[in-house]
Amino acid sequence: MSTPARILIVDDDALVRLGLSMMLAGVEDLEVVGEVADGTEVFGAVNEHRPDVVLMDIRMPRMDGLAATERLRARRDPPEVVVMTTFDTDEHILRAMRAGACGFLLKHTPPEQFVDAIRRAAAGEPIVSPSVLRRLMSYVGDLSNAAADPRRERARRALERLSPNELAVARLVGEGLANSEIGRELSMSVATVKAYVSRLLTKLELNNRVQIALLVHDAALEE
Amino acid sequence: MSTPARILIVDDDALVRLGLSMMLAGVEDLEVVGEVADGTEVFGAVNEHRPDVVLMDIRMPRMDGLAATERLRARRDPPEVVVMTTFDTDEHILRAMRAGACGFLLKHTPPEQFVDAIRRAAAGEPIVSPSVLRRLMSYVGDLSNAAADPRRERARRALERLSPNELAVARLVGEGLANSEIGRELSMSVATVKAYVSRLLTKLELNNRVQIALLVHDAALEE
DNA sequence: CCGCGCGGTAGACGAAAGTCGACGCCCGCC
DNA sequence: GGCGGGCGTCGACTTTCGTCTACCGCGCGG
Repeated sequence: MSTPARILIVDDDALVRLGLSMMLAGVEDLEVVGEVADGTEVFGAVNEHRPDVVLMDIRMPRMDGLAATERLRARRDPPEVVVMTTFDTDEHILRAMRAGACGFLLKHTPPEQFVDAIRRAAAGEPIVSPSVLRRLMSYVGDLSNAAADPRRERARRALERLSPNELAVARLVGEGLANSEIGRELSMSVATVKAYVSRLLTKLELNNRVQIALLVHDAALEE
Repeated sequence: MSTPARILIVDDDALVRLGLSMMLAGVEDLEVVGEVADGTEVFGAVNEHRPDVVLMDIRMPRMDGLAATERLRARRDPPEVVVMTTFDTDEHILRAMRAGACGFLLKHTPPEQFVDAIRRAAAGEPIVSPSVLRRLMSYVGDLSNAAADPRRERARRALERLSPNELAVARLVGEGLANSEIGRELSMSVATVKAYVSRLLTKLELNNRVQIALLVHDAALEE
C-alpha cells in the first residue's frame, strides 16, 4: 500500500486512546487520523477523516460500539471496523460478527500482533485474536455436528421416497393443520387427506401425525 | 522457542512436498523432520519423528487427510494438525474443525503468510487463512442470528408459564406420544392426560397437539 | 372464615384422526 | 393383452383426541 492506512480510534478511555496512538505512531504504514470518545461522535469523525479502519471499543457511554458498528456498516462505502474489548465473551464476539465488524481484538493482545492485525484489517482481511479464533472454531465444530445431524439425514431420505402429493400433505401436517384444513388447502376431501396421512404413517413407519410433523421439521423442509 | 518446531509433511503429490520443504528449509525456527505420501503412513511417521505440527493434505489416496487427522487427534499427546487444501468448501472446513485440526490453510496462500501460520500453529495457536476466516465469521454471524431466533424466545416464554406437570405432558406430546402412552409414562389416567392437553391448548392458544409438539421443539427443551 | 383461582383428577360425549376396504387410473413388464 | 403395483380418490367403521363438566385440595386475600 503506497499511502498509509488511515485509522480512527474510538474509546471512551483517554488513556487507552493515548496508548493506542503511541503504539501506532511508530508504524510507518498506519496513520491515526482521529480519536473520539463516544459512539455518537463516530459518524461525524468518519465523515471528516475518511478512515480506512475504525478501532472500536465495545463498552462506551451513550452509544455502545456494537450499535455504532452496525450503523457504520450500513453506510455506503463503510470503513472496516475492528472491535476491541477486554473480555472475550461469546456474546460479544457473536454480536460483533453480526454487526458487521471485520475483526475482534482483545486489548491485552501483544502490541506487535495488535499492529499486525490492524494492518491486515486495513487490507480488508478479517482478523481475530487467537483465543477468539479458538472459540469460533470450537463453536463451528459443535454446530457442524448439528448440521450433519444423522436424524436430519434419515428424515430427508425418508421424505424423498414420497410422491409430490404425499409430500404436500406431510408438509401441512408439519404446519400443525387439521385434516379438514389440509383438505381445503389442497382441494381434496377429508377422507382423502386421511388416506394420505394413513399411508404416510405406514411408509414412514410412524404412529401418529405428531411424529410426521416432527419428521418434517427435522428434515428442515420449510423452504 | 529454543529448539525449532518439528514439521511432518503429508501430501500425495511429491511436487507439493518438495515445494513445502523448500519453503520451510530457509526458516530457522522450523524444521521438516519427515514427509509421507499417504494417510496410512502418517501414524508410523509420527511415532518415529515426533513432530510438533503435521501439515496434512485433505485429498489423498487410501486414507484421506480428515480421517487421518481424526485418528491422530485421538492419541495421547497428539501433534497439532494443519489441514491444507486447494479449495475452501464449507464442507471441508467444517469437517476439518470437527476432526480436531488446529488450522486450515489454502495451498495458494502466499509463502510468507504460510510460514508464519505454521509457526503460530507450532505455538499452539489456531490458524486459518483469511478467506476461510471470512467464511467462518459469516457462518457464525448467521448462526448467532438463528440462536437469537424470536420464535424460540416466544416459545420459551410461553412454556415458562406452565406448571411442572403441564410441562411434562407438553414434552411428551412433543415426543410424538399418544395420550395413552403419556398416561402410562406419568402414571395418570388417559382422561387426565386429555385434560392436560386441553388446558395446554387453551393456555398456549393453539388448536391441536401437533402445534404443541412444534412449539416444544422450537423452544429446544430437549435437554 | 369463606369465597376464589388454580392445579390435579377423571367421566361423558361429540369431533377429529386413523384403518380398511374399494374403485379407477396409468405405467411398466412379461 | 393381461397383470401387478403405485397413486389418487372416497366412504364406512374404529380409535383417539379434545371439550365440557364436575369434584377435590390448597393457598391467598377479603
